[in-house]
Amino acid sequence: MKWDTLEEEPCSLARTVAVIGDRWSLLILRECFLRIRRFDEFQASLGITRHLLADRLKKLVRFGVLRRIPYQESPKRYEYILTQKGLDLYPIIMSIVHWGNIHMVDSRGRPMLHEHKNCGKMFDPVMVCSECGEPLTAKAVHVHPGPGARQSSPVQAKAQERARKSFAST
Amino acid sequence: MKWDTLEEEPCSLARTVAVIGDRWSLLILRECFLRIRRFDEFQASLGITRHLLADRLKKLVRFGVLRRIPYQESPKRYEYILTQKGLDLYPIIMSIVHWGNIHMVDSRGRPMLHEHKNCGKMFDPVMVCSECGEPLTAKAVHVHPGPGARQSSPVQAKAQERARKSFAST
DNA sequence: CGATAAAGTTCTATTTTAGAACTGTCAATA
DNA sequence: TATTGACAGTTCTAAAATAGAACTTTATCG
Repeated sequence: MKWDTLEEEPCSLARTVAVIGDRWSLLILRECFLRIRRFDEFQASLGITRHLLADRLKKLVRFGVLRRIPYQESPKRYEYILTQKGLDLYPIIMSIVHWGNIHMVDSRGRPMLHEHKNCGKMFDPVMVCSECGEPLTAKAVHVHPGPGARQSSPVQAKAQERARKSFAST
Repeated sequence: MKWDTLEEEPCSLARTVAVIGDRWSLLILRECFLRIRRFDEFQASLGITRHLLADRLKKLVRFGVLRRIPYQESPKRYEYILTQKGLDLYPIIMSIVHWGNIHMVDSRGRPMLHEHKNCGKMFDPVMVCSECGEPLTAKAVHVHPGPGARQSSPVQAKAQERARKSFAST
């Protein structure tokens, strides 16, 4: 695959993977949500090489997820702040953290707890349907091609056919 | 960083990134949720090299996200099915798709639409607080160290200090 | 003046990935 | 019987990405 054109794929997941789908970007964004903002802070707290950090920050700025803002003149220094587009990544981060909390914790328990300021309680994130408010599961969702779709590939059609015939299922 | 020990980091996000944080794994999982199950189907629909596909499938099986199940004898052939642990990745996939729907669509519109079978309507996923049911935003959440935490790094303490003093904020 | 800080850039060695061909087993076809 | 094809990988080499460390630039501090 051509990673440089992934963002043009007719798939919202692939397009998002173009932005956050490498090993470092999500960790960088985690730091952003923990109020890390400066080059050397990212470098020290993540242990990423300076070369890659410079590269990934540039990419995130290019995609409009971070903004590079001067915080002092002479010498000019910059920090990296989440844009609204970046803040909107929060549900992705939270759902990833939540899956890790459920499936990847060791005997010591969760590394972090989250408090909801609105209600004052420790919480877990729950994904619900915007229309009826019920929690979402994979099996309760049916996928339709949208206006930006291309026709489904022969491979997927074949798999769908097999799935229709078979009673065995996940 | 040592990617082979990422799953031991005291951070649920890092541990999850160890499972799904490379360029291919999320795309492979997308196909799983679209009922793709067999080696050649993955290969044909993704254009991934066979070498990497074999490698990633092995990794996902090792982490318990997929199960490798024989679907015929002589010659023995296998297919890859999502486990419950894998099905639990659905909120991650959906939140990624949703972000792409909002921020990465072109003029043609969304490539896919999702129907909730329970209520019969096209929906968007919404992430809410498990305790009060209100939608979650980054600013309304406060983070606490949990039982599995290590003491916060000096870099993060410094950034938090700066954040406390500063009025400028995202 | 020398030391330190921030935000990168440059360099080489190592690792990962891409792209294509190859392997082994069996079933179906000519 | 010989041939073809499907499936699920493995092996190979060239190209690209990454790690780890040193270096650069501008400016302040003691």
